[in-house]
Formats: sequence, C-alpha cells, structure tokens
Amino acid sequence: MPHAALDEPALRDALGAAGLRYTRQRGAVYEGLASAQGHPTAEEVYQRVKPTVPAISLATVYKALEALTASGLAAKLAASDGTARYDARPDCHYHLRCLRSGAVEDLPTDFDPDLVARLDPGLADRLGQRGFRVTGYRLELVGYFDREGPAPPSPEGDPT
Amino acid sequence: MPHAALDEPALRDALGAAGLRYTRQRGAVYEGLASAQGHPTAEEVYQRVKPTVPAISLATVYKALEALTASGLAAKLAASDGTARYDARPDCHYHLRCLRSGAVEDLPTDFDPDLVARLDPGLADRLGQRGFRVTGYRLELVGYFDREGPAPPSPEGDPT
DNA sequence: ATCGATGCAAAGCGTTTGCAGGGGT
DNA sequence: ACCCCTGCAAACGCTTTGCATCGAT
Repeated sequence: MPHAALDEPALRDALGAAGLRYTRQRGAVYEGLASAQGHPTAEEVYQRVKPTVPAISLATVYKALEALTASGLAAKLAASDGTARYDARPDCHYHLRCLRSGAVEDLPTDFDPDLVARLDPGLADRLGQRGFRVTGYRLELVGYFDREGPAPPSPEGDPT
Repeated sequence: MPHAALDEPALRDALGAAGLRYTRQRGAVYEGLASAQGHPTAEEVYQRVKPTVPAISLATVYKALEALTASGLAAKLAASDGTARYDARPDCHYHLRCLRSGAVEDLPTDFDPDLVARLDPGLADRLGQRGFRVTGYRLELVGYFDREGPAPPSPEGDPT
C-alpha cells in the first residue's frame, strides 16, 4: 500500500492548472497508478483500470498517463528493455530496480535531498562551467528481489 | 576523447571468456563505441562503423552490442524515449543526462565507490531483510547542456 | 569441417497518432 | 454550444528474428 493518493478535487485542480480536463478515465488511471505497488507499466495500469472502466482503451491509458505527467502528477521512468514505467510520486527520485524482472520500487528510506551538494560541494558549479545545468538527480540501487525467484541468471547484470 | 580502449587481444579474451568469437565487425563496433564521446545509440554506432566496414548491417551492430554487453565490455543504458544508448565503460555508473536531447555523458568526477554505504550504513542490510539484494547503484544528474540550445522547453522535466 | 556470425528482409513490440463520435465545462 | 477527450484501428520507430551464406576456429 503506497502513500496517500490525491483525491478527486485535487486531481481536478492539478489537471486544470495544466489546462486539462478531469475525466473518469484520468481519475481511474491515476487511481490505478497511485494504488499500485512499485511502478507499473502502461499495460499494467490498463489491466488495473479495466475493472473500473471496462470500456477504456490502452491508447487512452497512454494519453491519460501523458496528461498526468504534464500536470506533474506522475513521472515516466526509463527501462533498458524499452518499456516505460510510471511513478505517481514524481518527487521521489530514489528507486530500487530489479535486474531480473525490471520491477522498480521506491527506496524506503529518506535521503538527504541535497545529496549532490553534500557528495561534492562545488560540483554543480564546475558542471555549469562545462555547460551542463543540473536540475535534479536520480539515484537508483540495482539488484535482485529474492521473492521473484532463486539466484540471478548472471551476476554481471545490465547496470541500467 | 574518451579513455584508453581495449586492444584486439583483450577483446578476443573477453569475448572468448563468454563463449563468443572475435570478428572484424565486433572489433569495429567496440571501437566505434569506445571512441565515441558520450553514449551513442545503436544507429550512431552504425554510422561510425560504416566507414570502416561498409557492408555492415544495423542488425549486426545490434547483435555485436549484445555480444559486447554479454562479455561485460559494454552496458545498455535506458532512455525515457525508448531508444537505447550504449556505454563502453560499464564500471562507470555516474552519468549526466540531458532532458532536452537525451544525450548521456559520463560524470567527469570521481565519487566515492562506496557511496551507498556512506550515505546510509546498514541500508544494504535493511534492504536485504526486505528481500532486495543490492548489486550496484547508479547516480544520474539530469539537466540541460547549454551548448544544445537556449532555455529548456519546460523546467519540470522527466526525471528519468 | 564445424558451428557460430553476418547480412538482408520481414516480423515484433511498445507507443503514438488520425479521426469520428461522446462527454466535460 | 464549444472544444477536449475517448476509443478504435492503423501507423510508427526501434529492436529482434529467420534464414541462407560466409568466416573463424
């Protein structure tokens, strides 16, 4: 069970602020995303939403996820296999990534929000001189969820 | 100009250890990848290799990159737009990622190789009790390369 | 000589788009 | 009433695969 999800009025506000409308489908997609454990793929969200809105199409799920992302209510996570995963908590940038299944979960720990500055004070400045403006960072711990099976196929995994 | 690349005998060894053969094409793909600045896409590697091996096909580039990855000579990086990028330095897990162009470069700084332990000693143990075995980590600074243009399209970017 | 690798073309897959009809404001 | 959103299906781009030939061991 994830964190407290936004209620409908809050969704309306956030969507409206981005010039978008609230719809039953978008509400259901947000609900399906926020109530999922871990970070589901579009297909997984689709399956979760179907019971609530049986007529919904996969294309609408994609469009709704895009709308949520545009409103800052969700974020799109990259995966090395080319399948996108979505995150209803865009403020959390710490993830666990399973090299076997591709599952992504939030890191259940609070880290220093100013980690980069602490690691190397002055780094952002030096990068700025190189022409790179840092707007954020992402830390990902990669490994294996034991619950998903026995030993990993190969200890040398794809570090993506 | 990147780091020193492996020479042919070293490539033969690494491929052989994985039960794979050394071929002209694989050598050229490794060369094209290792000599690239930043982390090229498969298509970019293809373009770089063509002058050396004009008859090479894109499919072979993909297969060669897979062989290099299987040998631990390269790594596949995820991208939020679904286009894979490759890295000839799998031991380097620190990247800069441009939210505008998708370009990925190595972070030109040495960080503590035991960053995770330093951030939170005991974290790996606690995650282990939760069923997650940490085998590595990745830190990515996201932002914008100024050289690629003016201001970013939107300050709120995809944090992937 | 054997068996893996190449190269071509076609298939595959997740994702995006065009469009007519329906729903939100 | 207006315009956006939905849902279907077709299109898209990156990546993978089938298969006959070539090349490395």
